[in-house]
Amino acid sequence: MSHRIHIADLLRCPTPGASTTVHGWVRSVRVSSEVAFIVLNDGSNLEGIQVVLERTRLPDFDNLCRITTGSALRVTGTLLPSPGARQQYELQIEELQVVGTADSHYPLQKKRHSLEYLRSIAHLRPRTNTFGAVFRLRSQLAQAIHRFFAEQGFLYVNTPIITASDCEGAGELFRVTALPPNGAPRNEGGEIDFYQDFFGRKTGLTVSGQLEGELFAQAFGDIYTFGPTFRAENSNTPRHAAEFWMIEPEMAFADLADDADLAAAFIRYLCRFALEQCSEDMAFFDRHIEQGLLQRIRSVAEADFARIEYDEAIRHLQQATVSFQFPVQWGLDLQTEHERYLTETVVGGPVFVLNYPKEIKAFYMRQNDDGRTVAAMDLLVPKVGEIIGGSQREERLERLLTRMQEMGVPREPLWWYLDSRRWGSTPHAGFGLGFERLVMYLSGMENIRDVLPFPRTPRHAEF
RNA sequence: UCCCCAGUAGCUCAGUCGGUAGAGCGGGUGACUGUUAAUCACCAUGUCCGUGGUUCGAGUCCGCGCUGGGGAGCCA
Repeated sequence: MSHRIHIADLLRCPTPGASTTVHGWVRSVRVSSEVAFIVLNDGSNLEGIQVVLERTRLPDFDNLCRITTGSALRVTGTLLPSPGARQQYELQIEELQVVGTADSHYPLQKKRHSLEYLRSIAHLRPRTNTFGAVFRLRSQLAQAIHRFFAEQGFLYVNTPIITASDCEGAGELFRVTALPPNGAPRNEGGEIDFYQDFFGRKTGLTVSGQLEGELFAQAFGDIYTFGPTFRAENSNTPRHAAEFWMIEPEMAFADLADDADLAAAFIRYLCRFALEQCSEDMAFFDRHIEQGLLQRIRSVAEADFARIEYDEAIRHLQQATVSFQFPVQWGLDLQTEHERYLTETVVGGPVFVLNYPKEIKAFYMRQNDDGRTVAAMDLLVPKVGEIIGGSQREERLERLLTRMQEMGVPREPLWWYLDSRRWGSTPHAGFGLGFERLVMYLSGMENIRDVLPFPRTPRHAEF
């Protein structure tokens, strides 16, 4: 297999006059009597490369001009400065081979399609400008996330995808079973007997890697997970999917302030990374997906991240001159409209809201001395509201047990989690970030189904 | 799961008061000496989502269903 040159690399380090071979798919064909232009794209960049066919150089010119949108080509030619205005270089063709043809039924036309239509042809949409940009950004961001944590000395841990703990309260589990759908063995009470199932117990797909992540933090100090996560909720919104990817760092010997420091550094790093390393695609998003995107991301990359207490946030909202659809009252959770008001109007930039009422937060969050709040934090950013949610964890065994009892969380299935508080427990903290929501935030795409390669949502698992 | 909106050509959509459907793009054919979603001319587009009903007559009105979108809840 010969080494294939990516078009992006070719254009990044051009050698004018050199003979070059590239491979890719036809985006556009423009034919005149003496010259024809084919825009070839191999996914490595947005623009692709313009290849030029001249009648005088190609005996087969008329036949080659019949090449259609969508065909796969292998072309050899000379890289030359382009006389055209829209590209610096172009490829003057000497040899052209059609690797795979595409007939006129090829669903992607040389025109703008709706995102809804492209969703129905998810197997072909990566060949469009928009989805090319989305999935290049997604790939680059995934690698940047690993680089960020690697630079900070974090250990990457793969927490289990199949789990037996369904008591995390984070949503409905998908069941994992090897029992036959009909005629599953029953126990004396008539219920399905999971003791006879593959794992000898009731299992499901993970809804969060946090609890296991905490265990690794108690051995390696700083860790993160980055993996698939599943929720069987019947949510039909632009922000929910049944299968998504989540990033969950966890730090031992750390408190809520350390947690916020990490989250701020993380978001700033990723904003800067996208602007600097994905500039062509980001400029495309700014032009075609969300006008003002670059300015929005730049301002976050350069911002000081403000910190306010939940109490303070409630007071701001109660004094607001605008009217909200949902009530504002101490003890109630913040709705998206409240979050956006805080970050967009009150602060005018990213803001952490700290220390929420314990009643609206999870059992594992550290109880504050005031007896009514826990050390939780949400990072709010303009346009979307909450983008990161985290907390300092309750490291004191007795306090944790009391809270679990109050909230009706059974302790027996979590014996291993509780053990981490029994021996060498440390103050520790972490947060969770939905990867797709990050990609949406940085690209301006407004539907989670358009930043997942093959989205899984209620009634949709076709591709 | 609840509320709202939509479904007409390959795609995006128009279709008036109920009288058997139209545009742009795309496709085909031809023209054009360098195009940039090329341009110009000509040609062909159809289970009007499905189903039941009202009516002399339904793309149009009504019921049910399916699909898509938006909002809510849940959350990442």
